[in-house]
Amino acid sequence: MALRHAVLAALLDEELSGYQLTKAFDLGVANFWHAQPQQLYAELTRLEQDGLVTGREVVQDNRPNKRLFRVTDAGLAELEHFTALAAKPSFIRDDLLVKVQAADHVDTETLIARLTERSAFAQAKIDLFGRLLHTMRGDRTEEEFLRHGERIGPYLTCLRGLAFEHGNRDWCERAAAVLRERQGAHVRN
Amino acid sequence: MALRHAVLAALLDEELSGYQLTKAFDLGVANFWHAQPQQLYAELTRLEQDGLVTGREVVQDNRPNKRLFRVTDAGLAELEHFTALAAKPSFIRDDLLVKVQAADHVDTETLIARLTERSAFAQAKIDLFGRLLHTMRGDRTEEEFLRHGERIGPYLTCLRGLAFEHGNRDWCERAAAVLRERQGAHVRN
DNA sequence: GGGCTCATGTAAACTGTTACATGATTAC
DNA sequence: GTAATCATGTAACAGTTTACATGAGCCC
Repeated sequence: MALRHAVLAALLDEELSGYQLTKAFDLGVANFWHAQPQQLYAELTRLEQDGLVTGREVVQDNRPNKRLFRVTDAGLAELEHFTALAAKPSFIRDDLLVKVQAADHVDTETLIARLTERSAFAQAKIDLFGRLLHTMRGDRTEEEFLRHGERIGPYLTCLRGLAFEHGNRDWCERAAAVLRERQGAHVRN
Repeated sequence: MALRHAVLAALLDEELSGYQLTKAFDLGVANFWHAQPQQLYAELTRLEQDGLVTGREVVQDNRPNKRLFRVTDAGLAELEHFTALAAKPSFIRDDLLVKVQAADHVDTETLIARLTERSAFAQAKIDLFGRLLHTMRGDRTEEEFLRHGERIGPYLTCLRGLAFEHGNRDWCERAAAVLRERQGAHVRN
């Protein structure tokens, strides 16, 4: 049931609408959890029923009205309780790894194409996370910000996301290089 | 539907029983996919019905009989087809990141405890993956093995697993150190 | 005798994804 | 006018986890 806690954690800093949440949990942006819009709208409804968040209607001209949600004291207590539980170990579950596991049994060109795509995607996220981190720390150095900044949670999770995408990119490049070299060697034989 | 392809990829190297597969897909060992035993037994049944694997009964003394499965030509074709599809981007979905996102709103001691646990878990996997890699390459160097080894898929995925756990450990240590220092600074004020 | 490993499953509950639906405004 | 963005949902389906069930042999 971490989705509900992820939503609570996302609402700690600011009031957000369901729609704004979907942006934060989007694949392209998410640095600590990913979820579909439909999950988020449903979860917000449940969270409000359970009294862990409260919503208030904001009437807008030119745009549809929206409901902004914030975490209640009960919600904060729930998060505190969740944090005390042992975290489940996380694991990689990745299409691309399945494909690479089958290397030597599937077409090498195709595999290299997949690795190249992923590498580019990872690079895009590296750039994005770099910008995000810069925005959060402003003109302070990272050390300085982490020592004295008032809100470091999102910064720390973003650092993890950055390292993860670095790992992705470097591994994709390495694997593609290995496959290319073997292919070359084979052709020359 | 990557689970079925993960199972096919796992069966490429050797005939395995459902039980042996559950060991390979176990959290403690898995380096390219994770799944519950119940998923694997169900998937094997479906794969056999679809003709992508074949099972043969092995009668054992002292132990219950088992069924060993291997990939058919149709299964190999299915894997080839799967590899040609664009891989879905993978994302982190991790309890611990949710907890860290909420840092500054939840108890720091508790959070440090979670980070320390995860770090130890990651270290255990680092050790395990190191041993696994050594077993696969034998007395060859990594470069040598990746250039000329006959089966490099599992080696490459294991390298990814290793890098992932390195990332986990280093980040946990970093985050815990940051939180400890801030806590110290706060206490001294 | 109690707990662990081998070996395989069924069933229910929960979580996540995909498709469909609506409707106004803004940018090209 | 066509597509994108804002804004929120329902419903069906697919995938994952947890609980329950069975039974023999092995080790202490």
